Amino acid sequence: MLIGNIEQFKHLSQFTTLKDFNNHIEMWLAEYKSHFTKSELIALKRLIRFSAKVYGVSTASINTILKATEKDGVGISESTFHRMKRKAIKIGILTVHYTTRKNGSQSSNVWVFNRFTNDTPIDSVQEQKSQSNQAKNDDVNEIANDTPNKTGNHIKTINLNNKRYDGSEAEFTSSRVPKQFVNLVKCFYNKADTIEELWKVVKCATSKLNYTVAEVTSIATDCFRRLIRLVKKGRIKKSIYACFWGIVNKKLDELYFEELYELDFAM
DNA sequence: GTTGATTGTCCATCACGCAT
DNA sequence: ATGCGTGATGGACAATCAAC
Repeated sequence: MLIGNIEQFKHLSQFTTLKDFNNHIEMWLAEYKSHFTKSELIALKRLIRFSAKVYGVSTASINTILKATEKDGVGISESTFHRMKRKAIKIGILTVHYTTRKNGSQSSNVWVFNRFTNDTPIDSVQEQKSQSNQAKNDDVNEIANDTPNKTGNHIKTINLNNKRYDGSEAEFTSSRVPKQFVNLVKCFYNKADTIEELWKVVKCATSKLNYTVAEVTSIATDCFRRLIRLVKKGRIKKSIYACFWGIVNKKLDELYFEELYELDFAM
């Protein structure tokens, strides 16, 4: 299969229709347009146009995209494209799957647009630094292997910590997380890793305390409701996890003082 | 005119194939 | 053996532009 054959990467698409893709792009831009400069937006929009055939996926090389912007009469430099790419990855709009040929040399990227979510973990999406490091990465997700392209090369993609696109919907949440907590959280955050991360906060905060699983679950759900109230008020500026950590610890303090008070009262 | 943000150019690097 | 091509990465630095 040709490396440029976009059909090969159809399974990476997270959108059902072009309209669906456009809607999510609109939402991303409405939220994060201000993070990009004028030229960066040109680069992003050109890449979006290249991602229409397979909704939200493109295999266009950077050079192709740059040439296309030139044809549009608004040429931008490669550096600007890279700056846009870094920002888009950091925000979570975009995931880049790097491809290599069978011989190990680098080939063009596969650009995958993500669905819009409110819990975009700005700091959690890390960009891969170098191709040489990728080769050492154990998390190699081979696709279309043994499918030579026109030059006789094989291609494989290397998954760069891609937690956004790995099918991690709520139903894939670890069984260690109580169903009651999953059912509540998934109404707001439908990603398994988000749910597990929130549960990890609770487990960490209560690890040295003698609470039963039922009690911890009750604390977790209560704290999560507080978290959502803050989210809706727009009071969370940075990370929901940091905020959740604060809420859980505050709740544990309250419980501790309640117990102390009850003990005092009983004496 | 100064300042800060934005943009573009240039360079080094990777890991291989291929031509000389 | 050497140099070039491919398609990517990132950083330094200079030029340009807009706001004050």
